[in-house]
Amino acid sequence: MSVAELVVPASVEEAVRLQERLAPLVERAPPPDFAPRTATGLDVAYSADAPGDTAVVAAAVVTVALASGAVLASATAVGESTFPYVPGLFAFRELPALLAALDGLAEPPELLVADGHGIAHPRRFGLASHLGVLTGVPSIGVAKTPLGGYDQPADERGATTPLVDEGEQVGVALRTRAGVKPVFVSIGHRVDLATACRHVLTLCRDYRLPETTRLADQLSRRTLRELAES
DNA sequence: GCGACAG
DNA sequence: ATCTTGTCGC
Repeated sequence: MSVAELVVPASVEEAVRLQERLAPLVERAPPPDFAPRTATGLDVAYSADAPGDTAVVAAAVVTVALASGAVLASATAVGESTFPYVPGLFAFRELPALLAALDGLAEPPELLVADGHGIAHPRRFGLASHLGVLTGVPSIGVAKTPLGGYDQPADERGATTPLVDEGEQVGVALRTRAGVKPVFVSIGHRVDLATACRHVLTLCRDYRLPETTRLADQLSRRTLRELAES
């Protein structure tokens, strides 16, 4: 049985129920003595027929040292994405390929940085949280677009503004580069928001997005391209 | 009731 | 997500 069959629901209704069932498992605080030395970014590239329902996808995961930014390891996985894209259920399109790619990592990840939301999600269970709960690895959600509205944070790097949903703060809009659109950070699993922001800022050296997601993005695209050429 | 809506 | 190179500007 493939990873996909274990993770992808048969319907939208089932997917929602699965999220509601798993959401309570999210831990919003780090484990004792949590001090990751590495961060692992994850991303998925879609073949040209995306964003329909089924598409060939290439997932990539890249681990970097938090102190130096050096690339320590990477892995990829090619697969199919069959679940339709529905805001709020986005994770089901990328989860199987991402989990397969994580399996190929020689060293176990210490902190996952997903390109999407964690608990900044209608059911508090976005891609980052889903990845964290399934793997048990602390995770952070870093999205390029919020699911709801937000107030613009101050222009300096490090400035934040709360992301609120149903009266609850679920994350922050974080300015990683002065004068550039912020990114949207939320707890995935086993981290707190302050720690998450700290690591995200560390990973954003010269660009708006974390180096981990930039590297994973490049690797996933290259993998898909080389697949087409062969 | 009418939009908004991660990638 | 994807279609897409060079180019204007700090």
